[in-house]
Amino acid sequence: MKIKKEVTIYDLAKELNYSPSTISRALNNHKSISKKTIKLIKEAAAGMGYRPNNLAAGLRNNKSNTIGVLISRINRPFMASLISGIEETARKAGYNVLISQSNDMYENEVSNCNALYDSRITGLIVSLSMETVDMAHFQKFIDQGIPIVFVDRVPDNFNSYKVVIDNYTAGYSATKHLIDQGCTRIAHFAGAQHRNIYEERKKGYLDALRESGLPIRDELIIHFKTLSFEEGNKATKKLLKMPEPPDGIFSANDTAAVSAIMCAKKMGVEVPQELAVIGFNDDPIASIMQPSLSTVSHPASKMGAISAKRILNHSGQNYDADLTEITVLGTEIIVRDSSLKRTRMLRSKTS
Amino acid sequence: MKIKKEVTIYDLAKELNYSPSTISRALNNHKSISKKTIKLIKEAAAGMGYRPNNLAAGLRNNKSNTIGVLISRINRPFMASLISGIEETARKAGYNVLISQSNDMYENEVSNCNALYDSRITGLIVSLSMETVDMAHFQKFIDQGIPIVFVDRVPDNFNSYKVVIDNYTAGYSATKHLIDQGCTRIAHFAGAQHRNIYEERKKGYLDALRESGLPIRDELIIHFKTLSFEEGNKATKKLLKMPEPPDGIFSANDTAAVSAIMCAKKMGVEVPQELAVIGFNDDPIASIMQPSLSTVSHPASKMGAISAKRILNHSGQNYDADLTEITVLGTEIIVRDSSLKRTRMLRSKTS
DNA sequence: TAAAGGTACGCAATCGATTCCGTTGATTAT
DNA sequence: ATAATCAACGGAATCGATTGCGTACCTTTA
Repeated sequence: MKIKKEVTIYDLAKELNYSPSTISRALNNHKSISKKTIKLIKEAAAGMGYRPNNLAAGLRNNKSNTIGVLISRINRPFMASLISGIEETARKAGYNVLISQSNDMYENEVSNCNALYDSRITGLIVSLSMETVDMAHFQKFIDQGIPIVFVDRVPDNFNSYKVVIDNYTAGYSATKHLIDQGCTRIAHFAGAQHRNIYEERKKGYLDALRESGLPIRDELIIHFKTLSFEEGNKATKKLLKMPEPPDGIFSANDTAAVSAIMCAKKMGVEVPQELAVIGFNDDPIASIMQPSLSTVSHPASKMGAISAKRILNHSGQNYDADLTEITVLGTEIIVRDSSLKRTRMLRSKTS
Repeated sequence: MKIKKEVTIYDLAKELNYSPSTISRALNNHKSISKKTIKLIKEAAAGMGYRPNNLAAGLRNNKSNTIGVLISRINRPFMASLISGIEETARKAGYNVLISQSNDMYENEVSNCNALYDSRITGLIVSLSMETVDMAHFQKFIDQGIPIVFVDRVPDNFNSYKVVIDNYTAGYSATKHLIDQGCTRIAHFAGAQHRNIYEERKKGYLDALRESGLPIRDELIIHFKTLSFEEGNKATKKLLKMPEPPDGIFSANDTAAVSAIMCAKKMGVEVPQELAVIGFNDDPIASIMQPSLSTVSHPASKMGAISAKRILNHSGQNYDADLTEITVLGTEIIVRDSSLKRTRMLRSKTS
């Protein structure tokens, strides 16, 4: 297979009897080039199949019009939506998106971080791995003035842009909702407590209980490692076998909540009558399963878009100037069947 | 914020009294550099915080150790898994992954294609948009010897690497399964017929009917545009209101299948007793919903991994040499509750 | 011991786009 | 009429890594 010679600005220069400088300026709409010349050059460029070489431009400018994304896993509904939001916003501004997943391992996060750095990305968007505690691998970006936006799973000992939801309020509201439904023994599926999103959700849970005068029972608070389906299954089985089982569960994610509901069904415990459940994330599954899962909705795609705008804004594009350092987005309690004790008679199509 | 000067191979050269050539060769383990020197240089590089500049290397080599991915949408379970598989494989080989989504629009596909080309990617992995018919925008990659791997939604008028599943057999088997369950009036939710994956699935459906001596009824074959939830809802409603409604549905994706089940429930039609349903993709939702959805499983992540290996292999890495031009992967019929008429009494926990 | 071979490195061009300084000719101001 | 201004463009260095060719020195062989 023969490889066609690529067309460069030098080829254009020779063809049109201009200098490469003029070609470059024309293609970038530089003001010191006449409109006529610009039009001429652009048409010739298109005609000859010229395509800019981002590597060359990037080398010269020491940046690549590329946003790097560093997350735990792509194939999770929240993450996929987040990336989608990032990509859409970046693309509109002419930026590319480099992705990498850590699989929640610190070591991978570090090496991916380096790989993205080596590509001279314009900015970095990060959702921390479960394991990450030390933040040293991010320092080199700061040293180079490369903006970092932490999303969702953010550090609290590192100063940078952050885009988060109000996890405390969300946790509080979710728990309050269960209390309003008449639950008095509410369990909590808590995530890893060194990730502050889970810490905040738990705090909200605790405060809601306190405020309502309900006792806090340690045996009803289960600390998960990954909030997986399997973990949820185990935890639920254990809870429901207790002499005084819980009558409600607030899970820090939907996956574990779903497993709880399915486990309860298997054990003959009726949801929501005997056990009300509310999850977190509003995964697609939540609205489809039976009973449909009450949950807290995350504006994932929007968070991605905002994060991307942060990067673009930082590079002086002033894309959306009224963004603050830390962006806190609101959440929404989505009430579905899995938590509806009180109004059950009115809407339940289950059982 | 002051920006630290980056360390280059020239800085290392000056510091260690070697030439830049030697530094470069040492860092790349070139054989003409002594082990001692390599060790010395690498240690100094690490100590001084040297980080390679991919842009410079890429410019020189005219490629960027980056795999470009061009898909319709990221936040679909299949696509997310596909990307995940690509990323994992690419990362292991030291490659980065650039993503872009077309949102199923031809125009976006073309411009994203150009953007990826401009970044001098090593190879391109594509799942075509619903709209795409003309393939001219891919030609420039071929002209430059840049490999393209089409995945899942592939063209049939363009010669390149392809990674697909056996859609015909899958469609045949899915339909046959419904027939085996005693269905005689089987409807088909068909995807856009200019995308051959949907064409093949339909062919399989038709042949299964023919082979079993069942009549083909055009009114039971619904052609969808996007196989969305809404479309599925409408189609199901229409079907179930027919004087002789179908007793089975083979849907070309899970989303529409789910909508069919939910619509049937609402209309008081029992699944699977009165209407057996089988979908396609094995989305996470399939195993969770009630009744659980029978479906055809796609090895999405594996398809991504294979596609990535194609690219790596093409660049002379000989990563996995026994891959053929077109890779056809098998599928699996996952039988769950939504299609189980015959053995219902034995396993159903529903109703 | 002289020729041959090998080891370990250096020189300088190269990749393509950008940009700081000019320069030229034309127009305007005084 | 002459200086000053300006529009429109060109020259050449620059970004950092790679690599073909060349060279100095050392070892081996006949």
